[in-house]
Amino acid sequence: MGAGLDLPLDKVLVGDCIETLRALPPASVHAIFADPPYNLQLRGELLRPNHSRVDAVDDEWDRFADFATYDAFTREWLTECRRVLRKDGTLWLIGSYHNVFRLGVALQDLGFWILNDVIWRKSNPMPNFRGRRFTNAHETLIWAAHSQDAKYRFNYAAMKSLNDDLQMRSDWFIPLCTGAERLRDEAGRKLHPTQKPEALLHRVLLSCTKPGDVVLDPFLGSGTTGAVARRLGRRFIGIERDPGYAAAAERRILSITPHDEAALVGTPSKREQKRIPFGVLVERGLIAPGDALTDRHRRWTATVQADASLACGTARGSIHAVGAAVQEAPSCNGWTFWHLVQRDGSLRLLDLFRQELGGEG
Amino acid sequence: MGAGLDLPLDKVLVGDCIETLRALPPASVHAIFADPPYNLQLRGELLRPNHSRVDAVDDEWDRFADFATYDAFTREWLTECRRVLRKDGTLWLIGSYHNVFRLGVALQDLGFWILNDVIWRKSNPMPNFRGRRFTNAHETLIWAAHSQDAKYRFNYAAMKSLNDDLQMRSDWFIPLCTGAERLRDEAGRKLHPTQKPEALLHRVLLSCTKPGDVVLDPFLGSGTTGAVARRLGRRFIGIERDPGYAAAAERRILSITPHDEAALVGTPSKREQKRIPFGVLVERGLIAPGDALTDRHRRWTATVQADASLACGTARGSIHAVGAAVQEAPSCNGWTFWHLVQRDGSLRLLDLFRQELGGEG
DNA sequence: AACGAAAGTGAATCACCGC
DNA sequence: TGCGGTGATTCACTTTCGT
Repeated sequence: MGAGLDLPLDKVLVGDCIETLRALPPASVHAIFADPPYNLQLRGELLRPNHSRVDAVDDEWDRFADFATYDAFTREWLTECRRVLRKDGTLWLIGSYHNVFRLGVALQDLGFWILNDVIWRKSNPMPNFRGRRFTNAHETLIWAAHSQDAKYRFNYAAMKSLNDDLQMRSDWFIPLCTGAERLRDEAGRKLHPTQKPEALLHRVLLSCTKPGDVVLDPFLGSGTTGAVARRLGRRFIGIERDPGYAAAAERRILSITPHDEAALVGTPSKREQKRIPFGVLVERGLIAPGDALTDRHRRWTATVQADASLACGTARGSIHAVGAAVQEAPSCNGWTFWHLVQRDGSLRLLDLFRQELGGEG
Repeated sequence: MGAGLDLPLDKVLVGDCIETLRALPPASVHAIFADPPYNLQLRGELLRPNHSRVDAVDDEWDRFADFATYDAFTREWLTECRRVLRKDGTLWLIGSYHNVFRLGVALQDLGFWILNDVIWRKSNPMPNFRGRRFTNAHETLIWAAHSQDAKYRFNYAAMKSLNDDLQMRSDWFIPLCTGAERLRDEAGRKLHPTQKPEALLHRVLLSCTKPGDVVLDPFLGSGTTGAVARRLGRRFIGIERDPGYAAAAERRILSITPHDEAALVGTPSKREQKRIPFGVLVERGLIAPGDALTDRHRRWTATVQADASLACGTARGSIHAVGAAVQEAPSCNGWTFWHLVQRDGSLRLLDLFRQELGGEG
């Protein structure tokens, strides 16, 4: 589909997040990253859904009003995010213990399906000065799909590759945004109080989008999401209420040089690779009818037929079906089970023949 | 005050958690640790790559009709906990992304004051077998005071001493409960599906109680809370609905020999060794996608991808895998094989970048 | 007895395409 | 839409088995 025809791509939209979201077309973005305000002191700016002002009576009522107002605000912008998100898209939230529980419940109540919570472990957190609590050394991200049965993209191989060929875990160790990466004004003061590190967004966007996808950030702030999206060859839409932040973010993002396209290909997952039927190996003569296949331990031997089926004892069928039959297993990946017995008696995994052909395009 | 005069101390009370809590006097316990059902909402069975079945938590006690039912249950037992908790006491909850957001919101709505969320990082979590999500490698604890202005106990010095004289952080690295610590029946099957490690409770109880304090666990299960409380010289009250679990927990707790009061030494939790994946260098910008790597003799050149994999001819994979492939060697240490080709054409060994980052550990 | 290989296991919301 | 076939997918640690 012609995603993006009506979308204000690669721009920072200055305005109220909910109103601006309402102007975007439905099911139009592949991923959303949201770092909403969580300082409940901002409640003065928040209104009830009916736009009445919150009127504090006593402590008990005040506390309830605070959370209720925050919850109403959260559900309003999350509802719009869900409308704008494609059915196969995913959404990320980040928060601390002050607000992240409210965010998670709102997500679940609105029909999002949580896929993971992810812990950003800070290598250099601020110490606890008064010694009255544990050092608050992490923030929590929530990753969610549009709904329970929605398909979604998870670049498993890319994440595994980022982590030295081990599955990426749900706890990420990443430093705070400091030093040259931190935006500052002329006086050297930090421009934005909660600028997120680019390394965090690098991992987020690499995990769930592909080049060309559209990434939305409804609370753009200093623009980290846009900067990393641009560097990784993704399109973005940023929404920011504060004109000063919006201008700084736009300057920052435009100064980014995207990576070479060739460097963005990364590790294709096996699911995405072109499917090569076993028959092609026989047609091309890499495997000949009559050749013997065996498993790693040479426990079973099968003979290749001219139609690329296998024969092993009385079992007949595909490399997968016969592999499953001899092992008495419910299923089997024949590609990684069977080996060709070569002329010199050594074994070569079928999957290696397939990889050779895959290189042809 | 004469805490404990009316309390059923150092016993396991068999019964419904809410009813049993209602029979306890108000403001009578110093700390509560609660490990409620997680409401996992599992569908169908999950097979490992070797076709064996994952032994999931599908017990009746973990099934709820919907979130509203779970929320109502949660608020009911938390309300009783708050009544039973002393004004200067604190409460710990543990959960996963399935339920922990509901727990946190219930806490806040009932007037508890969250002090920290704490991440239990598992050293040996179960992998994600289908490659569809991040490895779920942690659980979340919430630590809360009775109310916003309540005094509470935090044994700052003890926690600091447990952590090599650095402030204890909010992320804890502790192994699963396995091996000899795991309770088993005669057939060798685990007695309880979710037995928590004693190291976790050791840290929890040491952080917020003193010897002689009363610790309550409304979902005692296998009895870890009672066992650690007894070993640390704390009194306890356990509530457990299942008579089988309750009996096993009581046996377990009675078999514990309390520590000498003098010998309340630190947790022997294994220290985490530093392991820096190559991907971290890419995320942090020390190596950029598109950069060229070469070996010492400049025989082979590879290009870095955004996911930190290498591309060299048709070979793709980790720095180790591609290093091995080009040399046609069975293995290769990519850190000491590949060099970055720097702007001026000179080479810099990857391992030197890693050593720079290593200091952060 | 010692050593190495193989099997077992842990709170899990764990495919997808084509007909 | 439902069904069937293809084929993708695991880390750290403990225990047991075999030589």
